[in-house]
Amino acid sequence: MSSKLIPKAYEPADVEAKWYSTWIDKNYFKGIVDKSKNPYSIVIPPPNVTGILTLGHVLNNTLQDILIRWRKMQGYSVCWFPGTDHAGIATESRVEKMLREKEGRSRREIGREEFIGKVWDWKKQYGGTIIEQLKKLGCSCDWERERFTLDEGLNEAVKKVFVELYNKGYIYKGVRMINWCPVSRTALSDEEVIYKEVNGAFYHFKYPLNDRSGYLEIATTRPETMLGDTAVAVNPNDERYKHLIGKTIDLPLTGRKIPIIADELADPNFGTGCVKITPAHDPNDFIVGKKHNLEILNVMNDDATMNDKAGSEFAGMDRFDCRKKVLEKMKELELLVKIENHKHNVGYSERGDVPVEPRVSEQWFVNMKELAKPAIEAVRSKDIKFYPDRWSKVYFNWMENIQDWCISRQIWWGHRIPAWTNEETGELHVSMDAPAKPGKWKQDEDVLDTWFSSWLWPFSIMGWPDKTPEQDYFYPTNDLVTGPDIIFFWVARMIMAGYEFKGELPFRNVYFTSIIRDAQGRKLSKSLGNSPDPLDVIATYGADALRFSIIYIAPVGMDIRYSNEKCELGRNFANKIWNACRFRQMHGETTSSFNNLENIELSQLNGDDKWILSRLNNVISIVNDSLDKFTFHSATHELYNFVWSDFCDWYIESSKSRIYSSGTEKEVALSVLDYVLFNILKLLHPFMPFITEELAHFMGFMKEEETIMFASYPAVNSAAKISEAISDKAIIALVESKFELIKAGRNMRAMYNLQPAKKLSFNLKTENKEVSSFIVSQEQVLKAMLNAENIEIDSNTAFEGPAPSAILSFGTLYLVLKDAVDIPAEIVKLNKQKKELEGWIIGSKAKLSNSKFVEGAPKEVVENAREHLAELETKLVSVCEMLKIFHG
RNA sequence: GGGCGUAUAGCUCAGUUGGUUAGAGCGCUACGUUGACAUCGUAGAGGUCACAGAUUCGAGUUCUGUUACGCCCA
Repeated sequence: MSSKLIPKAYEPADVEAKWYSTWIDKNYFKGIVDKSKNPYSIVIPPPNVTGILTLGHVLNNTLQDILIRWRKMQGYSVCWFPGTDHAGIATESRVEKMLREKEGRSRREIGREEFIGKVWDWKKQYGGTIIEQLKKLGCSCDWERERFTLDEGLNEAVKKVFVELYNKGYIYKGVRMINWCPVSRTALSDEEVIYKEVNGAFYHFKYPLNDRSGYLEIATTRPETMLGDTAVAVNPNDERYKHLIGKTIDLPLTGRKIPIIADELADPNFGTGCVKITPAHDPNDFIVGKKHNLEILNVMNDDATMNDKAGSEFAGMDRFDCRKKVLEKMKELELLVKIENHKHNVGYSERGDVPVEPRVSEQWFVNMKELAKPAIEAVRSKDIKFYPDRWSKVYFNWMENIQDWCISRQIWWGHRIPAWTNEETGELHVSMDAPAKPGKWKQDEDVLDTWFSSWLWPFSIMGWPDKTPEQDYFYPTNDLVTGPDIIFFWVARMIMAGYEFKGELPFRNVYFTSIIRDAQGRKLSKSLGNSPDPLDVIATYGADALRFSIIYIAPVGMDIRYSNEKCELGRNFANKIWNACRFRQMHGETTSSFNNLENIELSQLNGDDKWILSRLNNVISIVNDSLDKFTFHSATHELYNFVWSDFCDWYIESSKSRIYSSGTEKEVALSVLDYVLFNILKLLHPFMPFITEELAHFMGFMKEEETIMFASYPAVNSAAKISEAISDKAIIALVESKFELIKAGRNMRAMYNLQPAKKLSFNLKTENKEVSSFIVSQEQVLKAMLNAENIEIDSNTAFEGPAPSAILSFGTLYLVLKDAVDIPAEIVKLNKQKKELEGWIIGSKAKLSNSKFVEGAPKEVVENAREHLAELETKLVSVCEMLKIFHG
């Protein structure tokens, strides 16, 4: 143990930096294939390489770190596999933006090869940011295994998977209607479209019939698409329009004639019952168009400006400018009937934050139906468990209606599709390698969706498709911790990939974290400026404080309302532990008992010792159990209460009289203190890694060359001596009686507004002999904790004359205050108590005289009720006696 | 439109298979710097558990309905 005095308050900054570099230097985070131990592994949800640390990452990665550190201390050989995601569209647009700003050039101007070189340069410079930030948080990832989803090895995995799925017929190339982002100018998957409710409008137009017999009225939310209309549909059973089917419309502004067709899509009860059909710009219309062999007339360019087919008047206009112009023109022609306000959902592009444009285009797709089958079964049979379980419903809902996955992207930053076309023959070559056959082969220009590499993460990160010892040992991984927002993007697809390519599940448990919001419940966003920078928080409160606080306030499966001030809870808690150790250090060298109380005889332990050991055992049990069930917040609450209340408020305070004395008594108290403190540090280590390591060394629980990371995690009933000590229920109950008495005494002091410094005298009346002799033995403690000069115990005679009193479960405590007693106030208080007691007694008796209760309820419950009634009656007797005294 | 979730103290939330008088943190009130800690201590006030029914000896907890709010999917 260090001889220098521990500082008065905990200062996290230096401590954190010191220990993290020590852990790295000593390679403590290394995941080792050790067949003599059970493996435990987690793969990190790879953060975007463009990203910086958010509170969401803090929560997510703290939870993983807790699991990793806990399992390591439990004796597993653990490995936390880290890495980042190449985030195709996001990274590409960021680098392109930079290029535009710095050099005034677009990626197309500099060409594919040079552009990709620039993205790699950018990645080298900035890509490590989030990794460094995770280190500040204390994450114990095996950094030597850090991978990137564009690493060569992962590229092999991606290609192999693509080729396999192609050969199986699951991957195909086809012309489909897809979601198009006009900003990034690429296709998106259905999952990348974010629906937002917008206040739009329903525009009612008149479409003239070709035979001049009148008009059809149609309604649309997107007037500009009328330039691509190729039909108008009515319901075949709609009597109003039946006679018009087969006639034609003169489509305004275009000079085109389009047919009136019959299709069920037209709902006679919605709008006017007539629907314009634009097969190139609406998914439903596309289906109708195919069915009726309509022309697919694409009137837009890939950046969502209008093209020549929209007509010379509109060509080159942005789609929304075009909308205004179409409205103007229709109004001029007196074909605009009305504009209704209309709330509806519009799909936005995640990255571009503009409405996606449905677009017919040739893309690569994966048919997911077969892949989904084992993945559904795995969750249904609980081979894979979701926490909270309700997410499995969301999962089933999506998986059972799974759609083909559009995997090609018209960008450059990503895994290029391993497909080549012979430009002369049109032959398609899909393979790991370029075709060896001579000919004019051209590789597909597109790259794959980033998630097409992420879904392989749990095994690609371990070296697949090569065989590696890591895979044999650490795959499948144990737990996955991630946000519910990527359940479809990532979790579901990883499960499918695991079964398809490894023939086995990728992980056994999935814990879905809460979503973090600000104190007002708003989502954290850059534009609102309400996302705190975790590094600022760490600088202010410390990493341990942030970690502990965020877990403490995170409710299970609900949103978290976060504000920086909430980190005070963790900081104060860290300081409390710090000062508990500081107190201990002030009273002498650490004893040899901190590991197992080996030098203490069972008979030397007093009631307080047995009580705290029993509380400790209880908290050990709950914490392990909570971590097993992923109820992290429950573990933190239990630890907080145990340390603050049980240990500091009661055990330490109660032990002070022994600690201030000398000899064996002091030695025993300090031994138990050391033992409990070390257990506290070990229990807390996964949650607060830095301060626990620091204090374990400071206190001498750890030698200089050791680490608390490798200490064994406390387990229930670890030693016979302890279990024997805590089985002494009688003495533990007496200790609790002592605490009850102290609380009652303090309460009376406060009620009578007596200065804390004023010495008081108390008188306890009890007929319980065990309690009275125990209380006698505790005189020193009671005097200290009540600041009393005298405590009399009198089992026979009531206290003479009126006095303030408190009714206890085992007797009555009087405050000896000559002449100072407020008689009317005491009478009011006692009458109130009497009334309450009588009420409870009536209820209690009614319950016990109900034969259905006595016969139906469990024995224990009935027995408790009886004991409870007896206690109430004892108390009532005491209250009545007191009243008698007061009334003289 | 379909699905999921939430409603408990002023605020944020616990409350395990139904079983004593429903808990914590923050905030609030009063008192207090006694030699671990003011990032602290002691004590206190504060709740018809959203509403209406049902089941039960017994409901914050189970069921049905209603209202409000949130999220996901179409």
